[in-house]
Amino acid sequence: MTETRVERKERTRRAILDAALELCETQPLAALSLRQVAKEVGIVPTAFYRHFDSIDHLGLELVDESFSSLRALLKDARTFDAPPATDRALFLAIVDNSVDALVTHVPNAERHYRFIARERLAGPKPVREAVRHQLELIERELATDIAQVPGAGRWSGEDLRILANLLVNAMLFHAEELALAGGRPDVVRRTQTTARRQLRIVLIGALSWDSSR
Amino acid sequence: MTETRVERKERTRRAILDAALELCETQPLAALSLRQVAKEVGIVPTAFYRHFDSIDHLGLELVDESFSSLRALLKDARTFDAPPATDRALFLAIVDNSVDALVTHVPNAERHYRFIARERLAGPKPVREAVRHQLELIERELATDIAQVPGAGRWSGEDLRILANLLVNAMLFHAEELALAGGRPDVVRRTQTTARRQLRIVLIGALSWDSSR
DNA sequence: TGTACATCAGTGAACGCGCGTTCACTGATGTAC
DNA sequence: TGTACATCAGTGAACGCGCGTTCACTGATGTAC
Repeated sequence: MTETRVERKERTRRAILDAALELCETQPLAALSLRQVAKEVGIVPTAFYRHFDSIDHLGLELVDESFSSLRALLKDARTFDAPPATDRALFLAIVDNSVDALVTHVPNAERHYRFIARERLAGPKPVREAVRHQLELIERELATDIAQVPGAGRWSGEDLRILANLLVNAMLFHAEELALAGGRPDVVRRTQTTARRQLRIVLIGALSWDSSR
Repeated sequence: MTETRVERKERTRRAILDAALELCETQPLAALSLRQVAKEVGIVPTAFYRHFDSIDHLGLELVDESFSSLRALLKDARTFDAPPATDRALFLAIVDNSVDALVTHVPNAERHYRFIARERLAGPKPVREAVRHQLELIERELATDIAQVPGAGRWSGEDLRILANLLVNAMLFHAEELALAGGRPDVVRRTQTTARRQLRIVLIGALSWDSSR
């Protein structure tokens, strides 16, 4: 016995998730059929039910999976080797760190980022809602993170939320752009430049911003 | 004769476009069937072919239609009654004008904005490409527009493109947010606030930015 | 104005196909003794 | 270690249904004379 029954089941489950992710590259989840997925995996359609109740449930699993990729990216973006001393240097380091994390992580899970970007608006209702919920959590986390940064005291709670929203949107947009590029080096470089400059512009703007007007 | 044959045909065509737009509120275009649309309109499925070759062609028509809404919004956003004299006042006026245009236009064509946001990533390939193409055109237009503003000389062509990209993305995101809100006054007010502050932050950041570093 | 003919938006039957889901099944893996 | 039984991932037939597309059609509107 080289593989237990549990291991074999897990392997099929994995294959179903991968097949769905792959098929979603050319069509939204809502247009995906259980039979297409089963065919791609190489199992009979009815075997699908041994693993998921429906395509929607499979979709929710893919949301979790995709967000664990995104969270790994964001965790990396806020981890510093040696935090710079001055405020300005710190902000530039935050930008560089974020963009580096973007460029390193996205190619390892391109399909996850494309999945999030696509299903956020096009997914079946439960999937759409799961994605929006996860994005809200991430924005809130980022807002509390920014609040720790020196000089952040000038921003009100609402402004922190607004800034976090702008940053998460921009990051997600660039992740999607990178994922769409599929590793083409010119696009990667251009996206890197665009992302870095946009983040700098936003942070410079935020630095000169004062919530008390 | 109260209605000519041409008029009646045009009315059916309109009804098909409206039905498709309506059905797309709950599912992406790629999951839409010709029979669903025909049923909604109240014609027999085969009559659909008198107006469009396929759902994809219908989709391309909806792209055109949706972008004429977006262009009307943007045209309004850059039209001033009395352009302010000082640079700073001009920038604030640009922000207010843009956000006002957003809040006035979006409710009149909510489904168009939702359509663009959704099909940009989830649409059938030709539809997706048409949306991306239109967005690129709009970014380029905005970039040349910004170049006219006093003090814009400091920005390189690439930086103008990058700034325009950031602004168009943010506008589209907020339009989508407004459209999703479906007119709920608290969400409209919150989106208005968020949009205004984000635009200000970006423009303040851009003002302190210098392409020559 | 009246007639004879042309146009063409919409009809309705028919087709083969892929869909989700049901059900009773098989046979390899796992467990109890 | 060997045997008897339980589990359960995957099978395969069958179902009714909605799909896109074909085709020959109808009958009101439009046009030529």
